[in-house]
Amino acid sequence: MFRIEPLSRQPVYEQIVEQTETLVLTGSLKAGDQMPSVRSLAVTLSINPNTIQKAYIELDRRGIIQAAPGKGNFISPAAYDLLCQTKRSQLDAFDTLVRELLLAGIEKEELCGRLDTLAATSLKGECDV
Amino acid sequence: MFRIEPLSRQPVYEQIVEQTETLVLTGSLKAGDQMPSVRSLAVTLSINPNTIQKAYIELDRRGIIQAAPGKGNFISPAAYDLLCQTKRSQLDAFDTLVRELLLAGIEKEELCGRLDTLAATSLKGECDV
Amino acid sequence: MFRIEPLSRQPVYEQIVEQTETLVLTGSLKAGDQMPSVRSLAVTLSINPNTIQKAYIELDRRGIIQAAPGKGNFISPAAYDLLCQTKRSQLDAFDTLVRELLLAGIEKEELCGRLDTLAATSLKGECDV
Amino acid sequence: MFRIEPLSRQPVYEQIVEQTETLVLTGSLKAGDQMPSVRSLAVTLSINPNTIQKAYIELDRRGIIQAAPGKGNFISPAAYDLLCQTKRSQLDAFDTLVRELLLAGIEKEELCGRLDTLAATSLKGECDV
DNA sequence: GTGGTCTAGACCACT
DNA sequence: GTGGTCTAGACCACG
Repeated sequence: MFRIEPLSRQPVYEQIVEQTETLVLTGSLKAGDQMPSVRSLAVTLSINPNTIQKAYIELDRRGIIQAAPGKGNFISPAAYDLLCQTKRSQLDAFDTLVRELLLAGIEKEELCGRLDTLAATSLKGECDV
Repeated sequence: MFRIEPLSRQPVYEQIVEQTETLVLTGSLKAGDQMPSVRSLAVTLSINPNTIQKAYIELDRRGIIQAAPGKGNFISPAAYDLLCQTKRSQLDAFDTLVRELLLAGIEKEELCGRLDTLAATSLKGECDV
Repeated sequence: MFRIEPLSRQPVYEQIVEQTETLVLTGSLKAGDQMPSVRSLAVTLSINPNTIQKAYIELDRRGIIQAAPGKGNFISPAAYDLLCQTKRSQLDAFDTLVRELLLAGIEKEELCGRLDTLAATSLKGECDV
Repeated sequence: MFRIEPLSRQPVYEQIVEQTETLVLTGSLKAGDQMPSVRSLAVTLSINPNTIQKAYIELDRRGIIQAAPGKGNFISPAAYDLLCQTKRSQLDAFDTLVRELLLAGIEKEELCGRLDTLAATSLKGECDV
């Protein structure tokens, strides 16, 4: 379910947060789904429970999951919509990145080409429906 | 010349490095130009000289500037080309970002539109040549 | 009769205790009234019977209800008076809250206004008597 | 500066958060002021540094302080305004509490009286100016 | 067994 | 010396 790289510069707890968000965006995790318990996930990933806990607290803070003490952590009903909104605000990041790439002499056409490829790949499943 | 945010999460020395690189890419700094001295820049920005020094060392390590002991630090002849190559490796970041945005339900068309706008804006000067 | 939010930070059994007390204060539950049986309430609210039991034990401890083994749980004769006394001790909470609100720049007049409105609303039924 | 009660039901880190906010509201801490370092405060209060850290993270999340790694934690420029806004949303809590107190038979007049007293006390300094 | 909190002690990047 | 992160292990309230 998760793939952690302990040696990465990115904190482990952040990796868990991001991957959880991606799982929600891809539909692998849906509203109401129960997350693995803090302890079980700690064992599975060979990570300290506190690190998992920190990731879950952050996810809760963002409204992605809801903690029910004594029961577990569950994907929030609004999780998917929240992420869509949040990601929308990342269009700024897109602009900044593109501007830099263009300044570095990368052709607009190349970026468009990549965009087409990615769109085709990402939406394959969606189109079949 | 530089705009430093001391409270930012990004280390001050990294801000200097990045902004210098951007200045090179935009053409504000050209091969042979002299960088401000460590001490003068430290005074100007109200920053510890060690921090400036660390930034210059990093820029030197990357081949963006060259230190001429006793004279100063100068933009390397190959600076612009080096940066173009480096930025090329950021195409991975572009792919990742685009993939996330598409997952978040943002239309391919919108991204293409933005790309066009940015390209038109960024290349205005270039077209005159 | 009860509205339980399982995902709330407040323990379920505490929610039952508080809502029972409120029902007594509003007059919905009067001395001698029989409470729902542990098992029936557990089914109705889709909650573990142990949780209901814990709530009833707490209510009994506070003197709000009295258990009649084999018969059921009944609102104690002194329930209403007890609650009035208890709530009196919440005047401290009132003081603390008001102090904070004033510090936050909220006008005394606004608080007085709200107080008047609430008094008018809450006591409507009482005046008819 | 802080008064911690380790045996309280309220987590230690929350006590620190709340007391910091109060200090901002009362004007004891102003924008730009430096908070005690994580370690020094830990020693002063005989508390584990991680607990202080957790409190500071929460304060940072709320926008009350800003962390500058390697430098310290500083009161955010917007801290005071943020708290005023936040506290404003606590008017709901005021309404709820007052409603309960009225239900418990406490006279409106008594609450008004207390309100007057508190207002006189809190604003003493302000009036002198 | 679950999450929430705390302690003790460690390493790292940064100033 | 500062904050940021992580580990190891403990206790509590809750269901």
